[in-house]
Amino acid sequence: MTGAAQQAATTTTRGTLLVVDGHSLAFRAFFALPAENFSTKDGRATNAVWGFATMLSQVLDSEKPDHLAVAFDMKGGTFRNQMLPQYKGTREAAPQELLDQLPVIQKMLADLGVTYIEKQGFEGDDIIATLATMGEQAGYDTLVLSGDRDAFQLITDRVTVLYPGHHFKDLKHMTPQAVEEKYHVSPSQYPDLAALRGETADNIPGVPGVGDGFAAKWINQFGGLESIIEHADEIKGKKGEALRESIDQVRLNRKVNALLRDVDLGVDVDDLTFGGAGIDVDAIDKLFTDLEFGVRTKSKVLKSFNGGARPAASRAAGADAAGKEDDDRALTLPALADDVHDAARLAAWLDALMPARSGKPSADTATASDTSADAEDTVLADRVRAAAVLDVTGCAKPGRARCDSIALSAEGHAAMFAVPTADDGAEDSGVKDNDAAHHGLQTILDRYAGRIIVHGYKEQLHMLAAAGLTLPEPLFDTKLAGYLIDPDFHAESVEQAAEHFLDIRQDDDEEPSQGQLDFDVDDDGADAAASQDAGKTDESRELTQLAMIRALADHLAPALDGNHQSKLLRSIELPVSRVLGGMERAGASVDMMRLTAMRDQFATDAREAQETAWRYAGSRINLQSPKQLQKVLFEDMGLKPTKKTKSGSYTTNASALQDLALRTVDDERANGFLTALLRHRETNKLKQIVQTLIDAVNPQDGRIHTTFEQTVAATGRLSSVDPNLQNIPNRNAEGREIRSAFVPGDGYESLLSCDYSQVELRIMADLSGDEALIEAFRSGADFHKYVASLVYGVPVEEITPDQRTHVKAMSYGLAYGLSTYGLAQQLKIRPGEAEKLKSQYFATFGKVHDYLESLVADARRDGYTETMFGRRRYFPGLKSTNRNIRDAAERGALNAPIQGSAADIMKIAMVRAGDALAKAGLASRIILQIHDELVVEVAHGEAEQVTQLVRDAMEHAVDLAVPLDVSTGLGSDWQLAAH
DNA sequence: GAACTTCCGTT
DNA sequence: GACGTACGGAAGTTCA
Repeated sequence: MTGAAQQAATTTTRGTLLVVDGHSLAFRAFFALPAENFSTKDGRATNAVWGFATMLSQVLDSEKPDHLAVAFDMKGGTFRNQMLPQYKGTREAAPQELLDQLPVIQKMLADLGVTYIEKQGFEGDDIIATLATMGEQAGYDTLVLSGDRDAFQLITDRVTVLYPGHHFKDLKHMTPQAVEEKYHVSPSQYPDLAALRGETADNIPGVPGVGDGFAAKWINQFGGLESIIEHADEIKGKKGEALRESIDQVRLNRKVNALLRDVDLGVDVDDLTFGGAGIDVDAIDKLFTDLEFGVRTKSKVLKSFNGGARPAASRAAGADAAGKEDDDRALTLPALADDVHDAARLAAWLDALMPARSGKPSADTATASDTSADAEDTVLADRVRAAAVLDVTGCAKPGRARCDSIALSAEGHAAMFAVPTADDGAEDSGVKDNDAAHHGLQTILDRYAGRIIVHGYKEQLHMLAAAGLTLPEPLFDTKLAGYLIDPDFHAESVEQAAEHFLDIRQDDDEEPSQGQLDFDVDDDGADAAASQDAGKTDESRELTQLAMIRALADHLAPALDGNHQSKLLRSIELPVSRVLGGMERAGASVDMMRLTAMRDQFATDAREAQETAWRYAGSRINLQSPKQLQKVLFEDMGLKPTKKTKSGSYTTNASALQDLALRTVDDERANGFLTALLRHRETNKLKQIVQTLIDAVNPQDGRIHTTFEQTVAATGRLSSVDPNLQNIPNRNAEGREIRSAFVPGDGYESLLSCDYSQVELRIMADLSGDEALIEAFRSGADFHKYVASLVYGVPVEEITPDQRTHVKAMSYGLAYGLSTYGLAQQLKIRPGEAEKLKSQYFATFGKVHDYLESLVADARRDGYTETMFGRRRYFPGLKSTNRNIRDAAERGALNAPIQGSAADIMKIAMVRAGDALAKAGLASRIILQIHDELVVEVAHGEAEQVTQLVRDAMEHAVDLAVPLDVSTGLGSDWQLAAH
């Protein structure tokens, strides 16, 4: 939540000015961080400096100001002390340890190119007030970072105070509304309120017994401090008496807390830039080294202060077309109708709002079967506008799904009802009513499916299924659509999606999910505003949810149309959601006995390896602690200056350990330790994998129900979580054994595994149009041997195993942007040889080379890559001046369209296979997808037919210049089904 | 306790 | 000076 963004909506601005109360921040840092943990070896405390730097970094990151100034108090009194001798008595008593750090903070700011200001005779607060006033007048949105509430008097529509809460992180954006809400007075009246109440932090007494509440009441009653004093006699009771006795004090308070706004600072707001070229990197380097700050601190701080270069986030690509004013509209909540709490009325209600369309009657369950693709392409936005929003709440976890409530909105009206907790026991008295309601709801879902918008079809499907309902394919899914528009953005909630795509933000107080209410650290007591969220009803939350989905749909549908991605949504993503839902609900059956036996075996192996390692090491170190390993290996054993490193320390990863082992063949102890360590790593990992599987088994049905994430992988692939069933070991025999625990469940006889051979290479052959590569695939020969014979110019029969391996690695490396260095490393050959292999390869397949280059070139031109089916991925990194970032982006741009096209094809195949199995009335079902492999649980007697259908579905998912080759295997467990 | 790091499993 | 994509997840360590 950036206050800047909030304000940018209404008025034009010259930018954002951040004014920081230096003392306030330093104080906070000092007292928040224990000095013991933050001091140099020679005993200087650095906690305030460190905290100041990181806290300010955080604010820069979240608020992204483009101008910055820090104000400090100066030693020696101000006019305030003369008026009020005890003024800020508590602050003057700042510990020396903190005072010593202030000059260091100032030096740091100077090195970071930040203007800091202090002026004899004035407080930081006056400087801040002056700067804020100047900023506002110069047309800046101004943010004041201060823990001093006196700053609240500065707040206007264009001046926001960032006020730290309990944790510094949750800064409150104090706007006029926020002040009003919390104190019930306007910002300009706040000093009156503070004068009455006093300020214990500053050692300023107020009217005894009077807090914010009474102060506000009086101010609102009489208009302001002066008229309160005028009418002091009218105030009855103890408080009135106290007031009358404190009038002098209060007057004085008011004089003292008024901030000066016209101090002559001798600066121009426009000059208050920071960071960038103004950073003296060497000086910072020196300073941070002296303070013994880590590299992480340094890079974080430098990055934040480097500001400026912030790529305008790849906001919805269709935004240009949509027009800006549309984006900043406020959320309009639908009105909740309260007389549609049964299915019949709901049907009538919907019918009134959304009359059945002429021409196309109810049978409009429009899915992929809609062949008028082009027509649909341009028209989706219109259809979305006329559709209803459905939102089901509950739990969507497959295997544990639950349905709590169902809400619908259409044409600005909403209806919502709670689903009675399903008595999963047998019958009960209400069955008949439930049946009727159930039937009515299903009828509505069936009838309106093609005109319904949801956020997360698959999740909605699971929840409705728990209530015995089936949701046919909806018209639109804002979660999937958002993913297609910006696949690199991960929204975890509708709120986040709305914030990202629409610049719509809910009230600041209603932070999405994170239930933690943040209480301010007010010295003086309880405020009434504590239970804001508690007051929110489920209904109002749900109305907001519906409105956000509505707004998202209205924004995303035209954006998809504009990108020509509507078909991708309607004929790939939405249908595959349904298939995935089925897979998740089905789950994978496992042999528990087998799993536990394996777990125990791996545990024994790991323990043995651990004992051995401990014996060699001479101490019982934690073998899973990289830190302890580093110590043992590189210090105690004094051995081996390891070559690999990442972020400072020496790596202890497997390949490094293997290297070390090779180089220590003469050193019995080191070698023995390394070997045992590697063995422990291996077996312990396997144990852990098996244990995770055991823990994931649903006791209800003895099956593992993973969740396939459809909107996570930026390339278009699926991912699998909770547990991840896409990374079950397969590379070596020992690990692969785990697959034998995946078995057909009751009523099924075998597992079928079907996988695409070299899909990515085939896609490259098709997209590049390289005749040689196309021919290699069409020939049907051993592909890698064939290619090797072309590359090396020798007959196929003379190709050595080494040659085949090398060419194979080269082929696969292509799509990853593999460097010759990497290739050499992988094949353990000299870089020169790798270089030669690469040039020979490209000489043989020239068009492949051209194609790969064109991918990057196009991405650089367009800003994004596209798969065969129009799935996009944006690569802002291609324009980075940072080599590493740019190189990584180039590899991504190379890989994304290829990996993504493969993902598209597999998704199409899954829909085809799922439909084919259903259409044939078979009980067999797809249960897993591992990127290029499908696992099918085959029912009795269906093996042959299922194999046929799935193979066909996969082979003919798309028509390429080369055949799609699918290999299949059948077996009584997953391992045996491998081929 | 959250957030980050390191390591490692898959395609 | 780094050097193959895309992920999920466990365990240790550090932060606040």
